[in-house]
Amino acid sequence: MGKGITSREEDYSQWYIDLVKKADLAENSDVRGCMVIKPYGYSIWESIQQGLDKMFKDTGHVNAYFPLFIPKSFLAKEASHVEGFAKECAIVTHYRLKNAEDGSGIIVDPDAKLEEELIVRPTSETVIWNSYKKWIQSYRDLPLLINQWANVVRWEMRTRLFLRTSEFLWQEGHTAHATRQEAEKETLLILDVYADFVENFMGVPVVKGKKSEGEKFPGAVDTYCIEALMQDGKALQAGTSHFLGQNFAKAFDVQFTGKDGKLDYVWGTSWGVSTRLIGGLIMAHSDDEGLIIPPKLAPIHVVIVPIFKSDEELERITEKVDVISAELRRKGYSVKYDNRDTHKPGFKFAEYELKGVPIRLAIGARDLENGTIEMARRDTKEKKVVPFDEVTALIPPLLVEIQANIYQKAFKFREEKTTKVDSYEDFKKLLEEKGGFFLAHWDGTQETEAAIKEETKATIRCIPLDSPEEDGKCMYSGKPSKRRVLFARAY
RNA sequence: CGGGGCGUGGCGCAGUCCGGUAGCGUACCUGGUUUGGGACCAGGGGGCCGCAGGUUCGAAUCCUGCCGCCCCGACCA
Repeated sequence: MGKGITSREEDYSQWYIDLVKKADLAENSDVRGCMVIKPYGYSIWESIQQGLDKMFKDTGHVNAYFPLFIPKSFLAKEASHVEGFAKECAIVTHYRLKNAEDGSGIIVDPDAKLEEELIVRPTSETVIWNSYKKWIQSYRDLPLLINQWANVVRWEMRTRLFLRTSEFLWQEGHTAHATRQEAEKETLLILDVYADFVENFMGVPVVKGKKSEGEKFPGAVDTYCIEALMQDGKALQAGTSHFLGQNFAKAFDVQFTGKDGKLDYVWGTSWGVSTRLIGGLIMAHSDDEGLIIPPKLAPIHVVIVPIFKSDEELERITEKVDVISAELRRKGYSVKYDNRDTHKPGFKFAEYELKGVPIRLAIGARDLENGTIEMARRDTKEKKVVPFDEVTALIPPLLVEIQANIYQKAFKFREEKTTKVDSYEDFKKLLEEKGGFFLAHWDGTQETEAAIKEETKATIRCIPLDSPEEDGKCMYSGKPSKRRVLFARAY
């Protein structure tokens, strides 16, 4: 086990916190509920942004930016929406500070009260639809396919680094369409983009599905999601895509004239993923030695550690290393040469394992003599000595293999942890003993869903899109059911 | 917001019951020896003990109030 890292077996959530802090991804800020994302962690977020941003652009979306502040009246326009967020909003009430008369410090100037309070956005549907009203007159203005990268604030009672913080970073897409079909298609298109990204970049397999009435986004007609399974058997919602129907168009009076000259409300979607993905990435792959980051998101692909006894030896090693790092960089890989003489090689090995660098090369005097270099992969811990001249050719396919292996491992784990159950007794028993995903029949009522949640803490993660029609009986009520839904305890 | 725990050099902790002016590990700095899986030796710097009152000759320690953090629950991406 890594030094100072709690093992997963001993305490999974402490293990997670240890990794985030020790691998230098993030730390708790002195600002309650907020985190500082450190350079190494932010670099992962930048890779996520780059990957997703390209996919959004490739599917016709463009980026824009809307205000952080939302007038209270905007939020109030869509009833279920306000209700959904009311309990966790930060509110700006004043716009000026002043020195206290008694010299006790700086106070809020009571004379500088805002006429209308501003809400720090918990999400931007309302400000954005307020703009869309001005932008949309005709079917020719549609569709409107806009995304924004932003921060949002939800006043959380209990926070966990990356998984739940009061302020977090995300992207939120907001689109407007002329027809219901088109908006529904967009909702599912984005769901596919998310699933593609999470599986192929993050190496985390997901279940695509639809949320139950009880779990959907306030203000949406339908909420779709991708659900991932963490190593402790709990589910993590990794992304959501909402079909908003005409709810926001009606709330903000966004109408357009169709080809037929008739006036109609616009159809909308919204969708988002957040820095929470980083939490999922950690919990899906990493081990007791530290992070395991898939190559496609790794801030550093290859780290090179020289093993030397003298300056002269280091110079000879550096000369050789410069050749391969230049070549790897030319091919587009991120390479770090750690030639510090203040730490021993063993220390560096442990450090880069902790940080999840996919490939480590080590080269010393022995290798110089033999024309070799040691190549180690983080995911399997496998080490082998290879000819120096071949190493740059070996790395690209190895990175591909590591990416694939990480996914395969997570996929296999999910398969093993996905259980079909037909009785409530089995469900409760296996939920405790085994954890993971459960496919079970449900009568479709909110009452049953709530009762199961109350009794077991497990929720319906989604109604999987690919689940086949199958006659069965609800495991709780015994009423007829047409298909199985996905249950799990969740983050 | 309810229940529990904790605030002491950067980090992790001991000392608090039983008051006497702060210690350990680690990290840090300097010098030397080391370097193929988290080096060693020697020397050195750093803390008004969460904050504010009170008791006392004297408070990290006792009393009162406040603040913050962590864990468990309810709510949530």
